Amino acid sequence: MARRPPREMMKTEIPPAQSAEGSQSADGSQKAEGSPRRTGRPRKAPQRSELAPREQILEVAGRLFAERGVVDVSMLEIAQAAGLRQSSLYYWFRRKELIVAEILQQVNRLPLSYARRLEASGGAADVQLWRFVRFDVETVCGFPLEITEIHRLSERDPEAFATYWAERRALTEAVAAMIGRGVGEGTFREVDAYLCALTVLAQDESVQNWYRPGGAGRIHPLAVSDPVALGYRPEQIAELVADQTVGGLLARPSRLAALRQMAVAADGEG
Amino acid sequence: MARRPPREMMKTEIPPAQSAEGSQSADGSQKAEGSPRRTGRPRKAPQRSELAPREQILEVAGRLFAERGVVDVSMLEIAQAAGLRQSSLYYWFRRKELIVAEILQQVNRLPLSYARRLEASGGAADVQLWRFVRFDVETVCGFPLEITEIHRLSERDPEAFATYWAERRALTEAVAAMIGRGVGEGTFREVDAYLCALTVLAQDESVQNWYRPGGAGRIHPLAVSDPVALGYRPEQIAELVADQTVGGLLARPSRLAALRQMAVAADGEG
DNA sequence: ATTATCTATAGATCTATAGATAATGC
DNA sequence: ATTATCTATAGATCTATAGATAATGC
Repeated sequence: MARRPPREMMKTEIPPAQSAEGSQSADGSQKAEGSPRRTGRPRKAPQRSELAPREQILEVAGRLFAERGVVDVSMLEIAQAAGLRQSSLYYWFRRKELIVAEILQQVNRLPLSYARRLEASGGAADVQLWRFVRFDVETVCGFPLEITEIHRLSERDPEAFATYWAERRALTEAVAAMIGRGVGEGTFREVDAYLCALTVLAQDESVQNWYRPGGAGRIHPLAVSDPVALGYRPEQIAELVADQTVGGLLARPSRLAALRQMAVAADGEG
Repeated sequence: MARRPPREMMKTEIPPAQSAEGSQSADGSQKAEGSPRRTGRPRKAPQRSELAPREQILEVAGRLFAERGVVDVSMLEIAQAAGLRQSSLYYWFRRKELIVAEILQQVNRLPLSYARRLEASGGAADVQLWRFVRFDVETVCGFPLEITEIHRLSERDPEAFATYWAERRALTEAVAAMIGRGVGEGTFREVDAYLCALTVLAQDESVQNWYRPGGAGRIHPLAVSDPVALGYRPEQIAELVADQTVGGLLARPSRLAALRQMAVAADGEG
């Protein structure tokens, strides 16, 4: 399935804003605006959703991607699920990658802003890392896209995913800083902070390979057939991974229990 | 890209043996047999490889898959790279999944047989796990297919990958047994052995997400742009992950240094 | 006039088969 | 006769554009 260059270089028509930012209200809320007056030719299929078309497309695309993976979902299917004809979808998104890239925004931004908040709030590096890993695993578990598939996709369309990689690098550096601080404080073993940050983030994502909360959609055959994995809630998995990750870094592992308590206690405040 | 059922149910023609086992000599070597007498209509493209057609296809397919991912490589490209016309490829493999499944055999078998050898040779569970993780990471790093892509692929064609999943389950259970033993011996924390085995294997595989030895082909943008990650050799990465994994499980982390020494010493014997 | 849809369609692939053919093996 | 190729081709998609059209907004 090699890419094929577009037949014509560019449409003259002006596309709608390709970013969701513009359509969100100032407080970042999801645009409640009752029944939005709709201009334009009416759809053939009855409008079921209250969402604006753009948001609706992102929502159904996310659901389809979660169920079957990005490469397996065609623009036709997304259009149909959104109640549009195939070509109408191109009015909103010229390529599938642009849909993916937009959904993808959250997956780095949430953990990154959490990491920044942790940094600002102070406290021991090991406690911070434990909290971060737990948060990151929960975020990834609840995310509709499989991160490793994105990584593969993004190689074919670096431009569409440039923002993703920039944010991803910022996240890696934030985690590396946290680990470096722990090494400085003497709670962590002497490790290469940046390299270690790569492994930490990769491990958080790798949870997607064997655990999907809810049980709907695509599930790893091992997890499916095994009640053990399915019996856990995302929070438990997240804490397990946090224990494992931070535990592997501690200079004195006996600290794990105390550190865990401090992390849980800190939840109440921040 | 939804699957499409074959137009006709079955060809009457008898396909060649669909397993590579038969074509290997008893000692498992790669079939040296000088210049194999070839029957059949000659190829248009000159024969470059000395390998039997089947092995040649597997070899070039592996290389292409490693460079661009399985979904992005078409049967046409594999055929061309092997010096065949597209349709001739179907004489050897009726579907791409069957090529993938065959390449895939090694990835579980090597670590599984290593785990069995460790088990037979005896020794402390924590030392065994450290050696296992190192071996597994090295295997995965050198492997042409990205495991997570396989997991996604296998959901669409469970039949073709049934063997893979059976072996994968056996591997998980072997690792779980090792971890369970460590818990019993008191060297590991009280963890759920099976769940922990899932995370251990997932983490080994997740190394593929940020590290590819050799630098050729597809590389994670973070690793590419960062000399830190590229400066390491696979063995170093493997030991780093082993430290991290086993370190996270130890009841007394101070044991890590001693355990590491024992593991390295054991290499000389086994 | 603007906006958001629709219908129609040209390419571009890719898959998987049928059937012919050119070697070797016996 | 058997084997391993070849040529040719029918479907099956999927992408991305052009151009028409049916609403609202002013």
